[in-house]
Amino acid sequence: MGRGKIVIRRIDNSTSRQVTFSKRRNGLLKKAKELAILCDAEVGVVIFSSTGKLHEYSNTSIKSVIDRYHKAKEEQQQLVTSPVSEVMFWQREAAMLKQQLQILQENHRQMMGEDLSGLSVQDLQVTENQLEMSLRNIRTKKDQLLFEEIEELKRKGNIIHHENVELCKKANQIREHNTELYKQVYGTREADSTNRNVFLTNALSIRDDPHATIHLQLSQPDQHETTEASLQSTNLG
Amino acid sequence: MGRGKIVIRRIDNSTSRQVTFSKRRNGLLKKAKELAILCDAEVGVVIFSSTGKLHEYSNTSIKSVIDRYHKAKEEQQQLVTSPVSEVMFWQREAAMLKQQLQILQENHRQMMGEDLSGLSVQDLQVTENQLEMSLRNIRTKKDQLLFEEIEELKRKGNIIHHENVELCKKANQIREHNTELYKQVYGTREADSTNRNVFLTNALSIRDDPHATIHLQLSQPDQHETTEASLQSTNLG
DNA sequence: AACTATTTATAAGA
DNA sequence: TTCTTATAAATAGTT
Repeated sequence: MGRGKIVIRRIDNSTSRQVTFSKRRNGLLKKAKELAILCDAEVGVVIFSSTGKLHEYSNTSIKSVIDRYHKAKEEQQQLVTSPVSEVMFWQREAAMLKQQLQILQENHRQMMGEDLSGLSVQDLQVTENQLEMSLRNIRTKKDQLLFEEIEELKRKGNIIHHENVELCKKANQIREHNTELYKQVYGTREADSTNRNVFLTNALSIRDDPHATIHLQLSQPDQHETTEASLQSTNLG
Repeated sequence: MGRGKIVIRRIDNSTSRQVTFSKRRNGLLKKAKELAILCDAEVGVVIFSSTGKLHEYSNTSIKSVIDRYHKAKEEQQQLVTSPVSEVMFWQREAAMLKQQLQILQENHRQMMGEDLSGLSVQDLQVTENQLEMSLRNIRTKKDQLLFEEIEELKRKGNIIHHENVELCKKANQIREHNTELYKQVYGTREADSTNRNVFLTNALSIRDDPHATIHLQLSQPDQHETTEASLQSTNLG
């Protein structure tokens, strides 16, 4: 795969050997990655260049690969029992958890609508029913949360409104008091003065309902577009 | 580098995943060999297939590579991290897996519409969208399966129909032949006999289309009853 | 580091 | 699994 065919033999020229090493090392690591992803495998690659430099790749970790390697080798060599050491216990624990994880991951993928191959119509129906129930639960919960938010806002609004009413009363009392003081100081002869403070003449008031016009519409009826249209009525003739 | 371009993503179909694994594993090991020879490097490759089977390559030996790897790593970091005993390793491994499992279980419960406490409206919306997409996928797949079943039945039906037509022709030929024989034996004087075998007088026939009246309705439009009615329009006043 | 003519790997199909 | 073949990808030699 190049300008010319080569034989697989040590490259004598040091420079081209290093260049080729760099290119092919990248190629090898890329291939290793792809294999791990495509085929869901655990892969570890360790390379020491001729100059002694270390290069490595693993989709998990080299340590994990090495440990698993040793374990696999042990099993290959001796099927004989070892006493139940603490190591064994944790190994089993990890193996069990890994298995649970895989099952759950598979289930999760199917719930997400991926990897549906190998499922029967009945399986699919079960999953579909689960998803529909989940959707109903989700929507109910969402509506409930929104409703609670609204209730909270209404409550806060009422408190503020009440506070405003109280403030308004107090302010009016002060205004009336001021009017009394004003009269005591100036009498009634300047009652039509344009210079008078508006707060002394205009009683404060607030709207009776601060949010009477707020309307909310929740849970818009969505269209639930599905594949219902397809295959609606299939004539076998 | 094949009949078509592919994206590097886990292959869902188990069979093709295994086939691809086999091919690409061979490719990777070949490349590793070539790199080692061409560039005078020490290479080790360890692969665990998704079924847990071990595959390995090294131009020296995996043990040598691992030893050299450990040595190089020690040099890289002079025992900075903890002296990981084997027990510790598996404890950590188990803890990590347990954590992953919990996260996935939590996610799964939420996907199933359980344990929705602690989720914001936005979280719920995201989950709702995921579920809707999953439902579409599921329904599409189901319809596809049903459609395939129908196609299969139609094909079988056509074959049987065709066989019937052929049988009918043969039977009629035999009937005509028998009529001839009958004439030769009895002449035409008993042509109106009520005793004659019906098979000699009535030609066999079959309906032209054996299943013209079969109709199927797939993917019933469901109601998607939710809580849409509730909270439809909430007046805060 | 790019380029590109070739070789090689491999996806899809039997 | 193995074979075939069209096509994608890697890379040897060159600039």
